[in-house]
Amino acid sequence: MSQLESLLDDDVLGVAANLLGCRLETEFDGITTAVTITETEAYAGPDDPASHAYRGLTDRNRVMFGPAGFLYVYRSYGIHWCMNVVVGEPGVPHAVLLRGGEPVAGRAEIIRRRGRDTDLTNGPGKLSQALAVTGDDNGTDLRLGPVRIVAGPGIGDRTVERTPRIGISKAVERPWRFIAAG
DNA sequence: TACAAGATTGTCT
DNA sequence: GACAATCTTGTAG
Repeated sequence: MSQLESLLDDDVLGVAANLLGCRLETEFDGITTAVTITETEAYAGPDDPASHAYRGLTDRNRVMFGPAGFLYVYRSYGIHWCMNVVVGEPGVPHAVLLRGGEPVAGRAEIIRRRGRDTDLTNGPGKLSQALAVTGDDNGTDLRLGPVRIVAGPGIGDRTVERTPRIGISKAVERPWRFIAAG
């Protein structure tokens, strides 16, 4: 089993916690950018009214119904792109939303893409823009790239906080948001 | 066929 | 702190 498959071999809440501290990297036009994941949210498909997959399969969320280890990208408010890691067996549309990270490679390129040098990757839409991820990358195999997730370097001694989820209107009471403190 | 709502962000006051 | 930008889905007629 690969490193990534080991990380994904858990329930959706466990995977959301496992992904903290992992390296998320993209390579486009020979330029590599990468962040350490520090913030995730779990979405449990059919059991979760806040999930896009709650009402069943559509053209948009098709990837979530596939096998784990693929990238699900969706458009938010018609403007931004948000990245999810597909979790669970084929037909079980669980996913982990990647909300934030810390730049660890290609910082200059990230600043160029974002057009600013503050608040680079502290939100799902910002994270996608910083790594140049768009709907074209929907369905990417995260083991092969150009969007990849690899284990480590981890979050060191930082503690993991669980808080209610943000920016949604349903099932907001579920503490399924995971943050590496600091 | 039409319309309201949404897992957001940037800008202006 | 409030609001605009912009598009896909779901639901109603």
